[in-house]
Amino acid sequence: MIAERRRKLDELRETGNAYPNDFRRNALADELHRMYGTQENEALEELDVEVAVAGRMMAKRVMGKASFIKLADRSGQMQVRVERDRLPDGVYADFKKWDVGDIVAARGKLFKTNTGELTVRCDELRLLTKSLRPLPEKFHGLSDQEVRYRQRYVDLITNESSRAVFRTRSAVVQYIRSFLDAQDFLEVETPMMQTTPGGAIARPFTTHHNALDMELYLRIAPELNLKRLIVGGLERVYEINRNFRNEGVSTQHNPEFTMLELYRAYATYEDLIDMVEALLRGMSEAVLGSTVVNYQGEKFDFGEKFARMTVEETILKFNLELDQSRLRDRDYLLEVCEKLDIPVKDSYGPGKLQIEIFEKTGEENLRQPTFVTQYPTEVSPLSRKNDDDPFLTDRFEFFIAGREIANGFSELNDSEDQAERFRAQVADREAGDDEAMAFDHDYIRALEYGMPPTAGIGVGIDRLVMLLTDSPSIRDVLLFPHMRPEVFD
RNA sequence: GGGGCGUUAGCUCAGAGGUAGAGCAUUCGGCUUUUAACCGACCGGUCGUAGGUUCGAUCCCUACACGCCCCA
Repeated sequence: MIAERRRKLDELRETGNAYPNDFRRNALADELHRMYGTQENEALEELDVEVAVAGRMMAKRVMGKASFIKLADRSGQMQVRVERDRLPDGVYADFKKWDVGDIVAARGKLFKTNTGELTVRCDELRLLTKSLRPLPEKFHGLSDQEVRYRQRYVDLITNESSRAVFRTRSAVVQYIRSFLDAQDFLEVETPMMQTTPGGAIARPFTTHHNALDMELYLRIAPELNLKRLIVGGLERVYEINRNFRNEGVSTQHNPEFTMLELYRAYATYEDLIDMVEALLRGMSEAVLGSTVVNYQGEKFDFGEKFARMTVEETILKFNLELDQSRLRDRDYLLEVCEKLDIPVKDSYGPGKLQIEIFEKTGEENLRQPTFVTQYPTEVSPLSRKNDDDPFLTDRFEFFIAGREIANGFSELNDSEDQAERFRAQVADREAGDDEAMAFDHDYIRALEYGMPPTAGIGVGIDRLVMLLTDSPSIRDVLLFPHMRPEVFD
């Protein structure tokens, strides 16, 4: 079939420029439907509107000496009526050889068909680009997941729902920018390649700089750099960009993913909880036109106040038999982990054990929007300790549909405490935990200049977009999700 | 890493231990208001790959590859 179309392309090459680029479009389908869609045919003929449209030919219905075709542009589709006797000699005969999938341009007057569809009756018809490969079947479209991900261009040609997902994604990011810009935040870009990966607990990707002959890491988070900017006095900064984590691939995880990280001086984690709530409420209204989000059969109302509970409250809620008074007792927690079939390491203290229990029994049950607060210091090496209870930090994570969407805290700005936390991380690393953080000397030096009291947060953009587009897999919201390399033979 | 499901024409999918099927698309013919246009004819395949069982395997078995889902 491709050979057949190559033959047609060869004919085009022989008769002139097979890839012309001198046609000027002056209208999009959607704007024509909006402006003229409600007019009666008689009024339209009276108005005598000539338009030049172009796009991919998605349907071709030939009826002898006249045809209807559908042209798809970025806004939508426009029907064109092609009549042999309105076109110069030979054009209609050529047109009959064109294929669905070709890029076609038409110029003519608007009218309405008997069934009331706005249509261009064309006086000029041109083939702008020959398509050599056939499109998927017109009714079912492209449904093979693998091809949808690997050949996203075909998916986008065929599936309006896929195009809609990426328009929504763009709207989400745009909304975040306008929301933060309105609050005088500065958008910044910090390095993707770092000599010391930090700011999160994860395995990094390694790369090599030839000229300097040194190892570099793709960042796992921008956190430490952004807080350096707070030290520098920028006070309100954010970055929307990629992080890279060398971990498994799943419906929730892609090796590179997009995070919003923001830092706000003179704020606490509670201020950011309020901010996240306002951000999500405004976002769903702006993007979906409603505060109600339907996700995979569940309903979430962003118009209602989100629930708040502490880590320990969450553990107790989903493990009713546990002894409230022994939740920080390491031996007791070890017993509980054993019962729950949670693998543990000798290095785990009560804080880490709590989090293991929380993740095993609590996380997936957090369906409705919930802020979980008061994370153990042991698992929060960059968070400020709670003033009254040093076992805990002033930290929260935001959950919805059983998934973590955001993680924020009042920042640790005591350089000596931070140095101590780094040392604990280094000890973990030496004990074999290759996700533990390295000691970042420059970051300590920055804190020694004085970082104002600050709160910061990271929001997973991909998961947010999944939620707002009702997508079951992170791959549905990434234009080019990570795949094993394809074998061409 | 473990488990389940899948891989058949360009696309969407049937199918059975004995010559490989449909619709759409392609090709040819017809048709000047179609809407998954319609009518007629033709064309289209290493049944994911490699082994094994069998007189015979695309079908049964094993391994592998790739994908999707679930679990860790």
